[in-house]
Amino acid sequence: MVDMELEIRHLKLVETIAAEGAMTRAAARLYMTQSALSHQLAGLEESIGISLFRRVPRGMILTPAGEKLLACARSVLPMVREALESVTAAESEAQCTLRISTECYTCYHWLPSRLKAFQASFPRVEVEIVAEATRRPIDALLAGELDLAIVSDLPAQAAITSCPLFEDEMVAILSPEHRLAHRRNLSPRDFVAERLITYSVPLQQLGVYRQFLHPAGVTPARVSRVDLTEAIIEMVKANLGIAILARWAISRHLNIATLKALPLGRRGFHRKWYAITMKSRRPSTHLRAFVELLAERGALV
DNA sequence: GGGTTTAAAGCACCCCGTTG
DNA sequence: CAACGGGGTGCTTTAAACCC
Repeated sequence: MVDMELEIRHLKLVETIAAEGAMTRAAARLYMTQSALSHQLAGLEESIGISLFRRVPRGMILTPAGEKLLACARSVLPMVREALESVTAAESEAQCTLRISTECYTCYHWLPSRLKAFQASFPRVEVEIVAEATRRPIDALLAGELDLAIVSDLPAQAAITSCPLFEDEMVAILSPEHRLAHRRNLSPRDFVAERLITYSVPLQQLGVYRQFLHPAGVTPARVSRVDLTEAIIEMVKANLGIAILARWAISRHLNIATLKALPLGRRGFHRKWYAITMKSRRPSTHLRAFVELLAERGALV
């Protein structure tokens, strides 16, 4: 080590050791081994001929010279970060789009409020809701058309990572006039003679069918397919059949006089939602922040 | 056992002369 | 001129020693 100049990493090193008060913790924060950090510090101290920390039994204490360098680090490092940001901002502008999609249209009822909270922290990130990918979000994700898919059944795919978000409950909704309206809950058998009003996807794609009706050997007598949640609700109100929707999706329609919601089975039918991202692509900070935001909101009512 | 330093060894990189 | 390889350098890690 012939000559050494003061480098940015040295400022970071001083800042981190001072903040942590010990080498080991500082090294962990800087993603290096303690020994390597010790070498760096020793090298710096040796090259300038001044010790920056006093080694004491329980850690590291700044010397007056160290204090001066720390003050310098605190004024320089923010500028360095800012400089780096200003350079990379334009470059990453294109990648500052978050493309997301979900499994069903009704999700878009609660998504906007989450988006609003997200935009408060990341005003420059453009969030694009890829409506075309609804109903096939995983395929779209795999095809690189999405950054994030929000789904309620976990696909067995090696190329993706999932993060559990929250749970919701699927309930049967029916007209108060319906012959089953007085029940506390509905069992799969109750659907044998019924008309099920659902979105226009094959039954096999419906989690409720796969996990609730089908295991009991039940297929509804008739199935009507309607794509608009509002239309489904209107049909139910007119007592044309039973629909199964998320409780949160219909909560604002729940007026005892026009609509009843019954749990499926004794314990109700609960779905887990997951945020799915590609394993191969390192998630950006805003993508991670968005997933965390979704997860921390907890169960939807 | 918590912490740091010291010693030894591996690894990546660069320089530079040689070779075809 | 490009490819190859030896030598040197600096950084990191592991392991052991050391201190309280």
